[in-house]
Order: sequence, then C-alpha cells, then structure tokens
Amino acid sequence: MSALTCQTVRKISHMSLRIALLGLLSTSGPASGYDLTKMVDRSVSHVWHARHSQIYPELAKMAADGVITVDAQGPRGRKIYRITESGTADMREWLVHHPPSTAVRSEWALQAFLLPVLDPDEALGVLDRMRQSIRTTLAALEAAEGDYRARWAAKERPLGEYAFDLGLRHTRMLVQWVEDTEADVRRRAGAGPGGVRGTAGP
Amino acid sequence: MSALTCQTVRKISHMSLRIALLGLLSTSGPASGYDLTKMVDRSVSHVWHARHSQIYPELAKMAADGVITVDAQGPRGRKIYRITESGTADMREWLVHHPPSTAVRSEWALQAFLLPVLDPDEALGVLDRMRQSIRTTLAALEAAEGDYRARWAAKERPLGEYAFDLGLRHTRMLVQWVEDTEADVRRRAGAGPGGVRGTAGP
DNA sequence: CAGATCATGTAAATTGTTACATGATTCT
DNA sequence: AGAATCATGTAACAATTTACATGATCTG
Repeated sequence: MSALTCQTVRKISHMSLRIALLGLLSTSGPASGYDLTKMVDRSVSHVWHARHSQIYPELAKMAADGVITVDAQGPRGRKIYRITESGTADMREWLVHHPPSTAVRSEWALQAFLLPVLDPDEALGVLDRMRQSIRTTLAALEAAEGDYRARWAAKERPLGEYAFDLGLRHTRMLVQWVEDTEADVRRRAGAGPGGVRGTAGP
Repeated sequence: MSALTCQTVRKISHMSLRIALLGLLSTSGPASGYDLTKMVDRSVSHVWHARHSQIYPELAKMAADGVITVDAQGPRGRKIYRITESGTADMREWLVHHPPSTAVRSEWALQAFLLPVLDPDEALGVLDRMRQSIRTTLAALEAAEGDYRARWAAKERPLGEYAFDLGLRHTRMLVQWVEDTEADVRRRAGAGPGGVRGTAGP
C-alpha cells in the first residue's frame, strides 16, 4: 500500500480545499465541478470557503495526482469526477493524523480586538452592526436546522451534522458576546475608567 | 479630509494585516518590524495570524502608501515606524464601516465536518486528540487571564481585552462541543443507526 | 427568441507559507 | 571566543480573490 501511494505521500499537511472536495465526493458520489461548487456553497463553505475559480483548477490537479478520476463526460465538456481509493486514503489519513492548524484569521475577531481604540459611541455603533449581522446568521441557521433534521430523517445523511452543531453553538456564543460587550462598553462609558471587566458570568 | 486621503481611499476592504499593524502601532507608539512581529505573536495572532516574512514587506508597502512613516533609524538598519494621521483614519474607517467578512477557513471545523465519514472508533480517536489540544489551549488562556488582569490593573490597557474574552468563550464552547460530540458518537455506536441528535441541551 | 442560469474555464493580482540568507549584539 | 538571540530581509512557491470570457441549455 505504501508502495502504491508513495507518490501522494508528499505534503498532505495543508491542502484543505482538496480534503474538503474529497469529503464531498466520498459521500455524494460522482459529481462535476459545478455540482461540487454548489455543494461547497451549501455546506462546507461554513467551515472552508472556496470559489469556483479555485475549485476547477484544484479538481484538475487532483485528477493529475490520481486522487480522483474522470468518471464520465457530460454535454458541454462537463466532467464527472469520482474519488479513487488513493483519494479516500489521503482524506482519511489527513482526518486521522493531521493535527488541525489553530491559525486563525477572522475579520470579526480583529474588529473585536481593535474595539478599544474607538470612543464608546463609535464602539457601540460597530457592536450594533455586529449584533444585527449575527442575529441574521442565527436566524438562518435556526431555520436551516429544521430542514437539516428533515433531511436526516429522510436518510439523506448529509455530511457535516457535527459541524452544523458547531456553527450553531459558535453563532449563539457570538450573540452572547456582542450583548455582554455592548453592556460593558455602556457601563464603562457611564462610569468613566473603571476596573477590570469580568470575562464570563458564573 | 477626503481630498487629503483620496490616494488611500482605494480598496480598504481587505488588507486586514495592515489594519492589525495599524492598530498595534496606534496603541503601542512607534515600533520596529521586529517589535511588531513580537507584538503580533503575543496578541493579534489569536485573531489574525502573520509571520515576520509577511510583516516586513507589508510595512514597506505601508510606508510607501503613507499610512506609516519611518520615525527613526536604529543600529542595524532598524527602522522605527510611527502611524500617520492618514493611517489612523484608514484604520478607523475600516473598523467603523467595513462589514467583517464572514468567510471562514478553519481546519478544526473542517475535521468536524468530515467526522461522519469515519467509523465511530476512528472518530473517537480524532475527538480525543481534539479534546486534549483544546484543553491545553484553555489552560493557557486561563493562565493568561490573571496576567491580563494584572496588566490592566497596572494601567497598561493592552489592546484586545474584548478579543481575549471572545477567545476564552470560543475555547470553552469548543471544549463543550468536543465532549458532547464524543458522547453522541458513543451513544450512536452503541445503539446503531438512531434518530436525529439534539444540537444543544437546555 | 430573449433572458435566466447552467457550466466551465483562464489571467492577473494579492496574500500567505516555507525556506534561505546574513550580519549585529549580548551573554557566559 | 562561541552560543544564543536579536534583527532584517528575500525568493520561491502555494493559496485565494477578482475579474474576465465564453458558450450551452432551458423557460416563457
């Protein structure tokens, strides 16, 4: 097995887009670039965002590396890709052995980070925008939750139920953070320079 | 003002690294590339990760764009940068008017997403690794919390108190998610294909 | 048949990573 | 003097975004 896959042993380390696509192909069955783009938009993009202009070239590279093959050709150059055994092995290897990078890059959190440079009223403006935005997201997720359970009940077994749960928890945490932070900014604005803020209620 | 800054009105949209550096310079006062690299490592990197090899060229571009200036030159080509008025304006503009991108790219969440492709015992292995890793992170954050409060009490007013709180909440949420997910995987493994899992306890 | 959308791609620019390279200063 | 670390950069490559480009198929 190691002899057969030695070409693909290279750097499995990053290339998370590849892994995401392999994951989708492994549960959905054969699919085209267009199909995968839509699948990504509807599901994985909540955890790993990608555009079609990145997906098409990546699929070509994946086929060249043998982790997927062209299963069939449709009408207008439409290529249907299927995951290979080597692809399945790569994906499982990454999942089981790759310690996920903790490197974060979140504009949301960056704005939180920089909030103290603003005057209280400006900060409250930013927080207000955040609150509206995150409440919209929460509403969308809660609406999707019913749909999700229906698909589950219909035995569709969509990938990503745990990630969906994680997203929901994350969103609820953000709503709470925004509200607590707003309250804190207000309290301080009223009280002048005060003591240290509590970071979490009991 | 708009006439003065028209050159920098360009695309403030992304360039978050630039904003992060401007934020640090605006509270720390003048600093060198090396200083900023260390500051990034100790603080913003929890929110926006960057290496020195990206920071040095970015500082050069920022100086060329006039958002920072070389304030002084130290011994070995050490350049001390200072934020300009235009830089302050850009940073505030981004903070107040740029709706933060919600695009996520998290290897952690991607592994969560793909968890269902694994057998229960493999999934439990992955979750176990996650639990250990996240508990370590939580311990580090909780240790840093005391330090943080001390610095606050000493009037250092380090940037990022709200982001620190956000990070702590995020980490606690992850610990809870890992534990609940482990329990769920175990429950299902024992019970065979079951119903839909509850996404959050009351 | 016109407009929507399906469907696939490429090009250029930006952003980020890894590795390489180098010399100065401080500590023992 | 030798080791550690301070300090600054560059080069090559990989990942990502934005914009451009094009033609097919379906719907009313």
